[in-house]
Amino acid sequence: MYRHLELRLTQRVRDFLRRSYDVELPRIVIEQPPKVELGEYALPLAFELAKKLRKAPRKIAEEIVNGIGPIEGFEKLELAGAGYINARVKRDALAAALAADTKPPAEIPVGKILVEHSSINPNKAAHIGHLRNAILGDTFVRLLRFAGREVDIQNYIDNTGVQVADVVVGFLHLEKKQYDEIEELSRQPRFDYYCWDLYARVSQWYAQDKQNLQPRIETLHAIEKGGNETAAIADLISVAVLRRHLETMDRLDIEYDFLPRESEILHLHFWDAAFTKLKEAGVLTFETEGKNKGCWVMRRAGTVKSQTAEDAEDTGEISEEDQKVIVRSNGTVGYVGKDIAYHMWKFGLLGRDFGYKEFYRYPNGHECWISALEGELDHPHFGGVSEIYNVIDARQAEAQNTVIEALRGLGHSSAADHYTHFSYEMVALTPSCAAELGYQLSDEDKTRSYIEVSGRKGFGVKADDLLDTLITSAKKEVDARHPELSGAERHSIATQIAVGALRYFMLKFTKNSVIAFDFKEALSFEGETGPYAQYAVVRATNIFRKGGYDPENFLTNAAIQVSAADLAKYFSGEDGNEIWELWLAASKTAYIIDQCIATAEPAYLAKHAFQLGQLFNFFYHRYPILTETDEGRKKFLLLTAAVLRRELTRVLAVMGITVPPVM
RNA sequence: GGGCGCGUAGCUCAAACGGAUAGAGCACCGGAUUUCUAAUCCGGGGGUUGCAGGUUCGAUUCCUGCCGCGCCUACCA
Repeated sequence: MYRHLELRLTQRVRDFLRRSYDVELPRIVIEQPPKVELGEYALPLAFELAKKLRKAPRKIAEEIVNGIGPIEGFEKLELAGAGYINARVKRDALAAALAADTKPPAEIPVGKILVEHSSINPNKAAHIGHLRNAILGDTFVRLLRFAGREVDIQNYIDNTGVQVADVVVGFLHLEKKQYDEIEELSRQPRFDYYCWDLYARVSQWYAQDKQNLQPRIETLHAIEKGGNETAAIADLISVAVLRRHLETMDRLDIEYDFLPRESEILHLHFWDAAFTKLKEAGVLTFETEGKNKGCWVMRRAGTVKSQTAEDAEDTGEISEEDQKVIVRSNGTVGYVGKDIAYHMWKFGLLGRDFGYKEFYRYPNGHECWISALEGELDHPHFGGVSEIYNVIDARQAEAQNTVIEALRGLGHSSAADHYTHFSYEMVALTPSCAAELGYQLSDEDKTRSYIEVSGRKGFGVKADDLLDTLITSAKKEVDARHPELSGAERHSIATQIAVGALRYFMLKFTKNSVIAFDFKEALSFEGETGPYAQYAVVRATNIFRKGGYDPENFLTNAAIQVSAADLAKYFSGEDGNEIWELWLAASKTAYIIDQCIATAEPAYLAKHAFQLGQLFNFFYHRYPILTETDEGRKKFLLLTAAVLRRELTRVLAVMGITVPPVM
C-alpha cells in the first residue's frame, strides 16, 4: 500500500512539473519526514529546482502545494521548513486497506530466476561462513517468491576439485583405508565431522614434506578422469558429505531444487561446446610467447587496455598481467572456463544439458534433483532462465565478472545484464572467540579485529555445532519459563527460537560488512535479535488468546466492522499519531521487500522486522487492550495488534523464521 | 604496483537515491502503578562520521589527495 501511494505521488508531481514548468526530473526523490506528525512522505525537490527555475525553494514549494490539486488517497500537501513539501495520506483509507489486506496490482516481470547458493565443497562439515551464504541465498529466494517471481534454487557441487581430492588422500595415504571401510564410516551420523578433522590432518601432512604433494596431484587427475577406484571413493565421500550438508541446511528450512555437479560438467563435455563458441567469438586468444605461452587466455575483468597497448591497434593483445588463463598449456581447462560453460547452460545458451536423477526427498516431500551422466527420462526442467543470482563471497568478484565479460563477448549482452553476483563478505572470528575455541593466537592475531576461518586448518565453528549450542541455550530458557509443557514441545520451541536467532543474526549485517563472529552476540536472545521479533508476535497472540478471540478470524471480521470515521477518530491526536506510526510501518512490507530485491540486500528486511517488533512492544506497554472499557476503542486496539501480528509474521516468514506458540 | 571493499558512540552495527536534530543493539547507571508473562518497556551518559581539501543551498553519503585495515591480483578451485 505504502509503495502504491508513493508511486501515485511521484507520478502526479512529475505531471505537474511538466505541465507548469516544462521540466523533467530524472528521478523524484521521496523520503519520510522525521516525525509522522509532519506527514507520511517528504519531497525535497524544491531545492533542486531552485536554481533551474531561478526562484526561492519556498516559493516553488508553495506553488506546487497550491497548484497540484487533490490526489487520491492523500489528505493534502504542505509546505515545511525551508522548502520541503510534506504529503499527508488519508490515514483511515490506508488503514482500512491494510486491515483488509488489499494488494494493489503490481507488475511482475516474466521469466524464471535461478538463485545459486551454498555451493560448499563436499569434503567437510559446513561452517558459519557457509551458513551466511545459505541464509542470504535462501532469504533472497523467499524475497523473490514473495514478489511473485518463479525461482529455481541450485547448489553447485565441486565434487572433482582439490578439496575432495585432499580428503581422498587422507583416507588412502594417512588412514590406509579401503573403499568398504570408507563406506562403513560414511554411514555414521556426522561423517562430515570426521572429514573435517581428516582434511586438517592432510593439510598438515602436506606441509611436513613436499613429497607428500605428489599423491594429491595423482589423486586429482584420477578423479577428473573418472572410471577408477579413486574416483569411486571421491564420489562416495562427496555424496555422503553432500547429504550431510542437505540435512544441516534443512534444520534451517533451507532446501534446494537441483544440485549440478562439476563431474557432469566435465564428463558431459560442457566445456568443449563453450570452447568452440568462445574461440569463434574471439573471446579467447592463444598466447604464442611469454609466461602464458601455449595457453588460451582472456582479459581479466576490471582491467583496461593500456595506452601503450593501444598502439598495437586491435590485435587483441592483452598485457601479461591482465591475462586470465582459461585453458592451460597442457590443454586442461581451469575453473573459470568451466564456470563460463556452466553459466551458458544456466541461460540456455550452451546447447547441452545435464542428465537428472532424483537425489533427496525432504521430510516435507519436496524433491531435490542431482546431475547425472544418464538421468531419468521424466524430470523437471532446470536451466534456460532469464535472470540469475549467484550468492558467492566477495573474494570471487573478479572471477565472477570475468564470466560476465565472457558472456558479453559472446554477444549475450542480455544474459550478462541479468547476471548478478550477489556478493557478501566472509564470517570471521573475533580473537577472543578464536581463543575460546582453543586456538593459539600470535601477538599479531591478537591485535586484529577478526581472524579468518580456515577449513584447511580445521579452524572454525561448524554449522551443526552452532545450532546445537543455540538449541541447548534456548531450551534452558524455555524449560525455566514453561515447565508445564512436554519435553517435545519445549524442544520444538527451543529449535524455532534457535533458528530465529541464527537466521536473524546472519541477516542483520549488511552484505559487505565482515561478520566478526562471537558466541556471546550470536547466542543473544535479547535486543536486536530474531527472538525479540518472535516474542512480539507471541505477545500479540497472547492478547487474543486471553481475550478469547482468534487472531486470524478477528482480522477478517473486524476489518469491515470498524468504520472509516472511527479509524479517522482514533488516528487523530497524540495517541493517534503514536498508533498510526505502527500502522504506517506495517504498510511498508511490500515496499521494503522491493527495496531488498532491487539492491540485493536482505538486511533491510531484518531492520524492518526489528522496527515492527519495537513498535509493537511499545504499543503493548502503553495501551492495555483487554481492560479497555470503551468497546469501540478496544476493537480498534485489537485490530492494531492483529494487523501488526500478521505483518510481522509475514516478514519473519520471508526471513525463514517461524514463530513459536509460546515463549 | 594494479583492482575491489572498508574506516561512524567503549564494543558490534544502521543511515536506499546527497536532505530536517547522525540512529539502534550490547555494555554501564537509574527506574517501570502486582496489568494482555519482564526474552519486555522508560530514562541517562556517551560522536570533530580516519585526516586534509573540493563540489553543493545542504556531504557520513559525491570528487581528489593522504593515513590505516582487509580481500583479489597462480597454467589452484
